[in-house]
This record gives sequence, structure tokens and C-alpha cells, in this order.
Amino acid sequence: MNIRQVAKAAGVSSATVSRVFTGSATVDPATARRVHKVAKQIGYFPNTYARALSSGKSNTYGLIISDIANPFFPDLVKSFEHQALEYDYETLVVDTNYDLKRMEQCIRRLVEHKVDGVAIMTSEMEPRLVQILSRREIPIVFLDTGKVGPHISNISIDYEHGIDLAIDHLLQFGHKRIALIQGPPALRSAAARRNAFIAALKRRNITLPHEYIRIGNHGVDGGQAAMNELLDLRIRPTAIMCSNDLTAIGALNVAHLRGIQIPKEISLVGFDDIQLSSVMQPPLTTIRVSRIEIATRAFTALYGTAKGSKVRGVNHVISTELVARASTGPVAGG
Amino acid sequence: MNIRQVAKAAGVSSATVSRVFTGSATVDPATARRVHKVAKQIGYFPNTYARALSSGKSNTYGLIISDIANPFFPDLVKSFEHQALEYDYETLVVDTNYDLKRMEQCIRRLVEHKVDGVAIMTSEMEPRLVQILSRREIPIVFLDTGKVGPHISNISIDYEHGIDLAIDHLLQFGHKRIALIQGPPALRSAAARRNAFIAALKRRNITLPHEYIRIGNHGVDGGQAAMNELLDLRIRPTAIMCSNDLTAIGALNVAHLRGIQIPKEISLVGFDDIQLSSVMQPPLTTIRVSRIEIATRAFTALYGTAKGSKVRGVNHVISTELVARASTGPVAGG
DNA sequence: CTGTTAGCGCTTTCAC
DNA sequence: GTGAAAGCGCTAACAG
Repeated sequence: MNIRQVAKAAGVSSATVSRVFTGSATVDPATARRVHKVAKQIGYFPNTYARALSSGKSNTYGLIISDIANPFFPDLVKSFEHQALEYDYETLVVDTNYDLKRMEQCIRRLVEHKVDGVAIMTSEMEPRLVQILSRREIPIVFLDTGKVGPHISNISIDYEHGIDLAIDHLLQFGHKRIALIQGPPALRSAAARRNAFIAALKRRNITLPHEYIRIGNHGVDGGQAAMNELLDLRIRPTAIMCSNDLTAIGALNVAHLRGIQIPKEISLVGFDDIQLSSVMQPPLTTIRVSRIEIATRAFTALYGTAKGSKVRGVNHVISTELVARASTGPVAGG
Repeated sequence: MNIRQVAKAAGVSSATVSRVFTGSATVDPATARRVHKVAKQIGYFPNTYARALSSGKSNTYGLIISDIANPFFPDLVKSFEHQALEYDYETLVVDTNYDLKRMEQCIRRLVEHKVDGVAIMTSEMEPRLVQILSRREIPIVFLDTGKVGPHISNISIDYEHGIDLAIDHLLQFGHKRIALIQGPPALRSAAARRNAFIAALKRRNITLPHEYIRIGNHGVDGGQAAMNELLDLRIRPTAIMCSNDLTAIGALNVAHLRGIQIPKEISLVGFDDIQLSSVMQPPLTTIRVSRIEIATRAFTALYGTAKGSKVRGVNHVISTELVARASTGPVAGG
């Protein structure tokens, strides 16, 4: 069941069959139709491996994510794959599980699969591993790294803007005591959010006590733990900004458990706008960053920096917007 | 940067290098070490495509799911991949998006990748498409299809048991008017749940008015719509069983919106026990089915039905259990 | 527009 | 325990 059988049955050479399937050169329409018919008849599918080996192109992009079970990623993966499929590319999704050791395995798998480019959507990354890729001149696109170079593009998210919006929103409600539950410090995107938060408060001359910054892990449990700490403070904040929605969901959960009313007693802001945020009780106010746009940009960056063509990477910035829902409100007694 | 370069640098033949990497035959330990060292030095990774082509084995399994954005699937995918990696298998995950047209594309992609087996975790499926696989004697494992045959295994979920448990739980709370928000009728797993529900009520001589069965779509929005219908009924149910957790989350959301207290006025039961169910307000009572177990069984079924070995498929049944949380309670005024 | 031919990088007998 | 050599199925010049 290979190309030669099709060729024989259609009375042409295997090269012609190949041309029909790759569309690489003009083939007589009648011949092409005959080939297609025969192929369908005997149920022929071209062998990806032979094709990749022979052509030297895998037509596959690697997509590195931290954790497919984190609701931030499925939409991203879906959009990327969708986009890739449009251009006849396969996507090899690998999941590092937030683990640098697994990251190395992932990179190896991608290289072994001769991917034509890699989108690294995790923030945890070692230069040594990047080198494995760049030594082979494999185009890379990062999320939130900021560095652009030969074969290396970047997607930046405009955290500052989103966080400014959120802070202003909170200020309008009269909040002065605003806390932050940040993500893992080692995570670049989490650090960027924290820095933006601190800068935004400073710019507005709002004091930020040290104990108002708590460390979560971008998971529900981290949000729960941090929220408990915040609620145990002698002087509680009246509003809390969370580094992502999962964290906010954890915080919300603890608030319910401890009988704290949201937003009456404390306002809560998330980040990302994952799908479930809108059906929480109360629906979460959050800063939306479009996963679809990230995915599309990532794909485009790779597709545009194909090995042969443009070498120089580009930097895209993705905007953020405030989605005001019901987890924020006027400060109590204000 | 290929096997020959390694061979030359290590002063052996490419066959020996191949043996070192596949572990297919005994190689002198000293030679093996030398080969490994050289390989590391020049950064050699075997080419998957050449390997697959030459050996005729892709060492890849296909995993077909409906929608990676549905919280049911990420855990399943993760477990399957993890398991596969342990046995040195790659997983090619394809997402049908609940669409039969895309299903056909997915199957084609899997065949083109010469996968050694396919786990079909979606319920929507056409016999014609299955044939594409089985004609090539590719082992298949289904979820909830019940049919077992040559190269075809199945994983059944014991819906009856879980639903019996849930109904008894509700009865103990004094509920008599129990409604169902079912999933898409075309979805086998949804139909199985509905049938189990109807059978369980009948067995206990509980009347089930027609209007107490509503149709959702296994998404949040479907749950919302169905819940609205149910709340508009002249005689409302006192308890609602949902075909999955997402549906229950939608129902819960509408309840909040319309000021209905859960579980005081209406008890709510979900199905699946996705991660977020436990942090909803109130935490969802649900029927747990272990995605890890499904994934493990699926992998094992494929691995055990490898092309050469056992031809006959097997049927595994996976148990379910009730997770009683706070969305169920005594019937109002009871 | 189409056939011939030479590999792509690796695995796998078959000898030794 | 190791090397030589023949492909795996396909693509990509190169002629014609």
C-alpha cells in the first residue's frame, strides 16, 4: 500500500503520484484525477515519515506548554493547532509539567521530530536548552521573554496596561488597601505581572505594605493558601489582585469558606479570563488576554521566520483589557 | 549531523551506533560508552522519521478526543501521554471538536503517521471511519462502545453504579421530584447516563415526568439553558442530576442568577468530578470517574494488543463513586 | 507534462 | 561483537 502501487494501478510513475499529492508541479488534470481515484480506491495515504525524510521538511511545529490541565493552555493549543492545520502543518504539543528536567526531554523529542519551529509558551527556560534549538537554526517564538534575535521572535503581553486598568477600576471604587497574590517568582510572566502591579501603585502613590504581597503558584491551592494568609492579617486589604484566574478562584473559595462576602468586604481581580471565570459566584472581574491572539501570533512568527527566509525575529505585543464583572465593588463603608 | 558522522567519529560502523541507540543487540560496553560520548559531543539525536521508516514502527499511539478545552480531557491526555512516555511511545493527540468531518481528517492524520494503535475517547464515531483503521489491523480502544472484536478493545464506565449511588443519596435526603439534564443525545456516553438514570428511577418506582428530562450539550451554556427551563416549570424538581459537571456548573450559575439557593431549594448532582467542581460555591456533589484509570486502561489495552501479539480485544470496566459535597441536601421543608 | 534515478537517515539481515 | 549492504516510501533534480 505505497506510492508505487498507486502509480502502477494508475499507469504512471511514482514521481507523478508524488507530484499529485504534494502539488509541487503541474500535472495533467486528467492524470491527476485518475491518480486520486485509484488512491481512494486502494485507500492510500502518503507516509509522513518517508515524506519528511525525503524532503527534509517535517511540516511540524513544536508547541511547548507548562501544563495542559491549566485552563489557560487548552484554548491556546487549540488555536495554534487550528492555525497550523490551515497551513498544512502538524503540531507536536509537549507538556513540561513545570519541570525543567522534563523540558529537556521535550526539547529532545522536538529535535528528534525535526520540527520546523518551536513555540515556547512556558516561562521557565534554560539558555542551554534554547541553544540546542538555535544551534540547529530552528526558529523559536517565546512568550514574555523580550529577547529577539536571529531566528528568535517574541510575544509580549501588555501587562502594564491591563493592570493599570484594574488598579484604576479599584481606585474608582475607593480602594486604598490593595494586595497582590503573585505567581511563582521564577515564572517570568508572573514576575512581570508583579512588577507591573508594584509600579502601578507607586505611580499613584499608594502604599503597599510588604505583607500585602503573597506568593501563590498559579493554581487554585496556591490561591487558597495565600488568601488565608491575607485574611489572617490584622489589617486586611479591601481589594486583592491575583496573578491569574485560578489563583482568584482559590481566593474566592476561601472567602466563601470563611464567610467573607465578595465583593462587599473584599474585591477580587483575576488575570487571563479563562472560560470558567464568568460562571463563578460572583463572576470574576479579570484582565483578559486573548489566547487566540497569542496562538495566532506565535504561529505567524514561526511561519514567517521559516528556516530559509527571514532570519531576524520579531516582537509582537498583545494588548490586554479589563473585564469588569461582579467580584469587584465599592469599598466597605465607603 | 547523522548516524554516520557519529560512527566515523567513534571509529565504528553506523550499524553499531544504531545498535547502541536501539539497544537491539549486545554491543561491547566500552564501544557503547564511546559512541554515547561522541554522540553527546556533537549533539546527535536520532531522526524519528528515518527510524520509523526503516523499522516500520512509529512508536506512536493516536489519541482522539472531542475537545481539549473540555476539562474532562486534559487530565486524560496527560495521563495517557505520561504512561506512553514510560514505554517510549509518543502520543499524537487529535481533537475532533465534536465534528465528524474533522474526525475523518484526524483519522487520516493518524494513518499517515502510521500510529501503532488508536484510543478513541470520543463517543461520536462512524463505522466507516473505524474501518479505515481496522482494515490496516491497527489496534483500537474505545470508550463506552461496548463492542469488542479483533484488534478492538473497549473501556466501559459503570454509569449504573454511580447513578444508583447518586439517586440513593438523593432519596435519603427525601427527594422525590428528580430531574435530569442530559447530554447530547447523539453522544453515546450521554445516552448511557440518561438510560441509567431512567432505569434507576423506574427500579425505585419514582415517577419521572417528561418535562423533567432536559437536553443540554455537556457545556456550561447548555446547563444554563436547561436550568432555566426547569426553573420555569410550574412544579419544580427538588433535585437535578446533570450529565456532567460542566452542565451542573451552568445550572448552578443560573440558580445564583435567579436567586435560587443550592442546595436549600434544589439539590444538584454532577458527573465526572473535574477539578473545579470542588471549588464551586457550593462545592459540587458529583459522581467521580477516574480519568487516570481510563487513560491507563486505554494505554494498556493498546500496548497489549500490539499488532503482532494478541489480536482479540478486551473489555475493561471502570468503576464510579459518589463524591458527596455541598450541592445536595435535604428537600426543602422536608 | 512525465519518467528515471539517486538519495534522505536509519534499521536489519547476513556474513564474519 | 561488528561491518557491509540492501532497502523503508517518498521527493527532487534532471532529462526528455
